[in-house]
Amino acid sequence: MFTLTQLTSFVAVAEELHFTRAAARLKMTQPPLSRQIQLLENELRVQLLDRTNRSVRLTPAGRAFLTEARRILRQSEDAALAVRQVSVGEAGTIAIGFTAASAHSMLGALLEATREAVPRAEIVLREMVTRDQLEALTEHRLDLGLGRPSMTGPDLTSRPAGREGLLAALPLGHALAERPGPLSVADFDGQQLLMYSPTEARYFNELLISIFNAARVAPVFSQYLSQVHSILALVSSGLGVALVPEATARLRYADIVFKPVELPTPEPVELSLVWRKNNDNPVLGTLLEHLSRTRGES
Amino acid sequence: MFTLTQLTSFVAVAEELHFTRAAARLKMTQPPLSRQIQLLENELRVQLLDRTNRSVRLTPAGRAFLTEARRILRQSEDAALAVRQVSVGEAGTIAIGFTAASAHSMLGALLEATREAVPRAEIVLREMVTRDQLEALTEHRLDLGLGRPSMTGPDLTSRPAGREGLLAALPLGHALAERPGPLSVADFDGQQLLMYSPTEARYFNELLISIFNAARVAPVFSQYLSQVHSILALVSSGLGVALVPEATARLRYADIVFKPVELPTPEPVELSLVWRKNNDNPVLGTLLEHLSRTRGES
DNA sequence: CCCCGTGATGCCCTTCCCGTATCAATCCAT
DNA sequence: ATGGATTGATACGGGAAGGGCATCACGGGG
Repeated sequence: MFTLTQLTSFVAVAEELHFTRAAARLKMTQPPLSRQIQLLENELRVQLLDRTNRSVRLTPAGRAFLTEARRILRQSEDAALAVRQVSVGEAGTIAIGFTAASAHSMLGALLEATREAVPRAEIVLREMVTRDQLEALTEHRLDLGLGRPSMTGPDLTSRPAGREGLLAALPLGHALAERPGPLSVADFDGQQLLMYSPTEARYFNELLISIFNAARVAPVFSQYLSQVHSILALVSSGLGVALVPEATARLRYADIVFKPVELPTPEPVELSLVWRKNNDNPVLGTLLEHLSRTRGES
Repeated sequence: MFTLTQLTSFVAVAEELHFTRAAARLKMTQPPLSRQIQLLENELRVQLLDRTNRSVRLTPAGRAFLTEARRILRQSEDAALAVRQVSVGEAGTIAIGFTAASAHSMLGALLEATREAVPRAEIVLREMVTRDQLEALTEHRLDLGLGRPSMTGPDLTSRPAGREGLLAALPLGHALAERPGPLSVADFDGQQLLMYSPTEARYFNELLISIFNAARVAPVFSQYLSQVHSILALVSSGLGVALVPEATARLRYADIVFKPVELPTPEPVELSLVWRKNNDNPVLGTLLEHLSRTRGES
């Protein structure tokens, strides 16, 4: 295979049509330049230049190869520049995981921030529950996770990404739905409550349990579910009441009434960003820096 | 700038994710391969591979660069193949000059033959009078000319490309136009004849003069013109009669009647192909070979 | 705890490549 | 016509680059 040096040599000679001048342009002397061209021609087994002692002219093959040579050289330079951009986080790819619930609250803002911080980055989104996000993070399949706070492994770092409130989701016609004014935790005593799975949706499970324990209130946990969607579907069918993150109320389910609930903590649901301590994706670095900067301002 | 060797080294390592195996694939030992990667990384000032003693992994920058590296290598191979095709005349560009008149007779067949002989060649067509074609040929601006036979310089070769007849072009209502049957050369005696320029259209000028001299006939040369188009335009305006190549009769001018003329030589108008003896365009070589082969068959 | 696997490093030698000097061919001018 | 100038090719010497061998450093597994 020919070398890039041979290509630059050839392009210089083809443009100058003069070995000595081309050599000067390449900051070398004429003899090695002649040899570079010879090597290239031998390598290709094609004569690229017709040269006599008085004139240098491109052959048709040389003319064709000149175009190719220029393209290869340009692409090489572009590749060098592009890879440097990627390495400093000005371009590249970032894989972001998110939970279904977070999609309704924080994800939009996060994507906007990403596009602001790294306009030329390609964003790959993957929906997965928080637990899977952590696994994907350690296995380098994800650069950033947006999910519920949880045990972060030793290699992972996290930071809060925002909080939101809980709303009661009540079937149309339910006694609590008819009553005016906000609900209290005590109102859930004895109610059929659609509960989050202690494994798949551990964060919400523990959150609700702690709320009810603190208020010494005991709903009936009729079903354990992992997805907010499923819970709302059952509420809509009248199978019970539920507590869901505020943002999901935007979903406008049929036959569901959302009502505020008075809680000891007004916005008890947390979202957090998780990433590897040992971050090897510069795009992530740029994004995190941007986030802390803009957060600092507001 | 990095070298192509470094790119192939990097691609091999990136695909194997294992230096020793990659080295084996490249038919070299592991140490120099390690150094090639180091050189590439230093050159780019970017870390492409995360390597510990137990694992090799691409960094995001490395992933981005892998794509670029593969493309550059593929293009280099393609360029080598393409230039070889051009050099043996299987592809490339051929510049063909033609006279306006020849466009109506032989040019179509010539183009068809070119496409048959070298399907992948790009054909550049330039209309110019024969004299300009010869100049363009010696200056390498043209590979092949299709025009009237003429003095070919010492560097040029030519061969006949076909012959055709002459037709009388007569204004509608002209005495000769009304008369039934073919004309004879003698009929032109004393006629206002639109004549070809002795410089710009020397071939036709000399052809007609020799025909009239041989028949001892003397028309009146009212105008000297270089283009058949111009002559026909004047005939159409009733300014005289003319003798034009058969093929141009296809042009269907308004108010012109074409009639055959009895000549000593039935098809006195010759066309010829001209090219440089010292032909440096392989496409032309392939085309000429194809022409003599098919001509040989027919 | 030792051994195996793997990438990095040190060292040597070959090869490649540049620069200087020179040659060969051609054009131009006297 | 002949000599000088121009220009690409060639010869040769020295230094740098690059590959192979031996070895080191480090981490994982039996």
